[in-house]
Amino acid sequence: MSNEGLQAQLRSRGLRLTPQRQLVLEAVTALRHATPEEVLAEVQRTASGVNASTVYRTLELLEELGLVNHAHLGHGAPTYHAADDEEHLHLVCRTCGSITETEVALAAPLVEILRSQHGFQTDVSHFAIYGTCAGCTPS
Amino acid sequence: MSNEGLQAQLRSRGLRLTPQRQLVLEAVTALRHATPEEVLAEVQRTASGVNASTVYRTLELLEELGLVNHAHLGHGAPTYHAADDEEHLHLVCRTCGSITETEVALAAPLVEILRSQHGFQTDVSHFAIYGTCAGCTPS
DNA sequence: TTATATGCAAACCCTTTGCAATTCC
DNA sequence: GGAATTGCAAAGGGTTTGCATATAA
Repeated sequence: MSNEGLQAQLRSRGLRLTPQRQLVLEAVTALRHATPEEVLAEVQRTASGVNASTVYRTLELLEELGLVNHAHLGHGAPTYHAADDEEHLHLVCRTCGSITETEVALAAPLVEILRSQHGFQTDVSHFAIYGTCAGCTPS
Repeated sequence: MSNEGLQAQLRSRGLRLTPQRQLVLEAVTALRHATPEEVLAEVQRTASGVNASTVYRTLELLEELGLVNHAHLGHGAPTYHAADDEEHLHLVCRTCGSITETEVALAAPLVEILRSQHGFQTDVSHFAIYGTCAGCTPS
C-alpha cells in the first residue's frame, strides 16, 4: 500500500495520515509476522518516541481498514501481517514450538465440508494448527 | 477418573492427593469447557478458600498427568476440559462470537494431508477454527 | 516428620483507557 | 481553528512467582 493509497483511505473516513501510521504499516509489511511489541521495536528504529499505545491503536485501525490482519499462533501475543501478503496455514509444534508455513489450499476439503454442512465461512489462517512436527514425532 | 486413580497417578510421582486437586478435576469435568476463572468459581462453591494460583498450578499439573487438556477458542483465556471427554472441533464466529462444536472427523482429510506431506501429527481441537457462521453470512 | 502443597501478595506480560498536549488538514 | 491523534501514566485482565504456613503421608 502506497502512502497515497493509505492517505486516500484514511481521508475518506475523515482520518489523518500521520508518520506513526505510515511507520506501523511499513513495519508490519517488512516483518511479515510480528507481535505488537516487535512492530513497536521496528518503528522505534526510525522514530524512537513512538508509544506502544499508538502501535496498538494503529494496528486496530489498519485492521479495520483491511490493510493488516492478525493471527493467533500460540498462547502469547497475536501476530500481524499485511493483508496483501500471501495467506498461509501455520503449523505449530507442541514440542519444539516451531512454526511451519504451508499452503491454504491444503485445508480446502475441510473448508468445503464446513461450508456445506454448517454454512460456515472459514478463515483458515486466523488460528494456528497445532500438533507435533515431523522432527518431534517418535518414529 | 476416580479419586483412587488420581491418587495412584499422583503417588507414583511422589505427589499428594489434596481436596483442591480433586475439586479442580471434578470442576473441569463437570463444566466441560471452562476457563481457569470459571473453574475457580466452581471449586469455590464447595471450598470458598481455594486460591486462584492453586487452580492454575493444578490445571498445569493435571495436564502434565494427561487428565485434562486446554484449547484456545478466542483471544482470551484458554478453556480446559477433561481428557476423557469427547474431542471436537470448535467453530468460532468472527461476527457474533458464537462457538459451534462439530465432529473431529470433518478434519480427517486435512489431518491426512498434513501427515503425508509434512509428517505433522495434528491436534485438531487445540485451536479453534475461525470464520463466519451461517447466521452472520450475508446471503 | 518432612517434603509437598497451599494461600497470599506481589510481580508479570500484554493490552486498553482517560486525558492533556500536540498535530494534521 | 478545530477535530483527530498522540504520549503518558494509570488501570485492567489473565497469569506466574516467592515465600511463609499448613498439611498429606
